[in-house]
Amino acid sequence: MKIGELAKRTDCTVQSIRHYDKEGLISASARSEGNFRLYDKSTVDRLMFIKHCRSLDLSIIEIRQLLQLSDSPDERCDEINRMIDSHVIEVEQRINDLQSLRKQLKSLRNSCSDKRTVKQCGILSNLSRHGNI
Amino acid sequence: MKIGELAKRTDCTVQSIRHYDKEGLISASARSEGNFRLYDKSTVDRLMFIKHCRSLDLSIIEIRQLLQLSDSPDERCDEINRMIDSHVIEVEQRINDLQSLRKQLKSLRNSCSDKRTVKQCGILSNLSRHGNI
DNA sequence: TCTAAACTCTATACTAACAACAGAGTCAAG
DNA sequence: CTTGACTCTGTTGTTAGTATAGAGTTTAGA
Ligand SMILES: [Zn+2]
Ligand SMILES: [Zn+2]
Ligand SMILES: [Zn+2]
Ligand SMILES: [Zn+2]
Repeated sequence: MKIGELAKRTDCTVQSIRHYDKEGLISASARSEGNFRLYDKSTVDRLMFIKHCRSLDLSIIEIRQLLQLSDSPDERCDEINRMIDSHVIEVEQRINDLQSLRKQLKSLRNSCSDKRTVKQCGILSNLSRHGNI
Repeated sequence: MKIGELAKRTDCTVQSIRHYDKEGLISASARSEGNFRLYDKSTVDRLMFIKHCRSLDLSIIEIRQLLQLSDSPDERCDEINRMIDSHVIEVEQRINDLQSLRKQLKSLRNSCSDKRTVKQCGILSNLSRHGNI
């Protein structure tokens, strides 16, 4: 299977597959005479796994770790569980930051109304609270 | 005032001031004989304005627009109000995305418990729902 | 006046995960 | 044997800086 068919089967772009290849998440089982990457069927699953991880915003580094960990099936899976835990914490931190941001922006927006001039704009005057721009 | 003092007064790094300079958000009123940037007091206010905008996660492009708009004090401020409105929508979209992400991650995490092996890991098996990695 | 420290300059590389090319080579069908 | 579809590597751009390198400038003390 060449890269284009792999892309079709997994609904990834050819570029991102090459990117994952370069990053070591997947690898071609061989190259054709003309140097085309050749993949076997198992790469479809591996790529779907990667896609699933990316949809959860796991970084390529984290995915690489997961793939490495899955190579030791008899080890404890603590590390995997801990990775997801800390990923959840990252996401929650981002949510908190954004919610506080949203609050500030809403209050900023409420400081202006329609039909004012730039000079009277409540938003601009709040943003430049001390001194003129 | 040289760049170092401006940095101290505004609590910005020298590098980011140079960056804003290059991006056209501020500009040195002159250069010294030895080619050092020289700023006047008004730049402190302008830089505080920029800092305030950045703390609200407004992009450099958006800040540039705001600064341009503030040069026409007698125009209507609709565009400013609209910019903040759409920025709020961006932020809300990001919050929604992250909350859905958080949900998925939590449920993924619940599919595994302590003291399992990698082979039994609920997280890994969910991530590779179809076929083995 | 000389020197050393502190400051500043430009230019480059790096961050994340790709996307979008350019320019060249490969392969399949007609 | 040519045309079009496909693929290759390598480079650049995205954001808002941070972190260097290597060179030049300024300032204070000896
Ligand atoms: Zn993470
Ligand atoms: Zn307004
Ligand atoms: Zn915005
Ligand atoms: Zn587990």
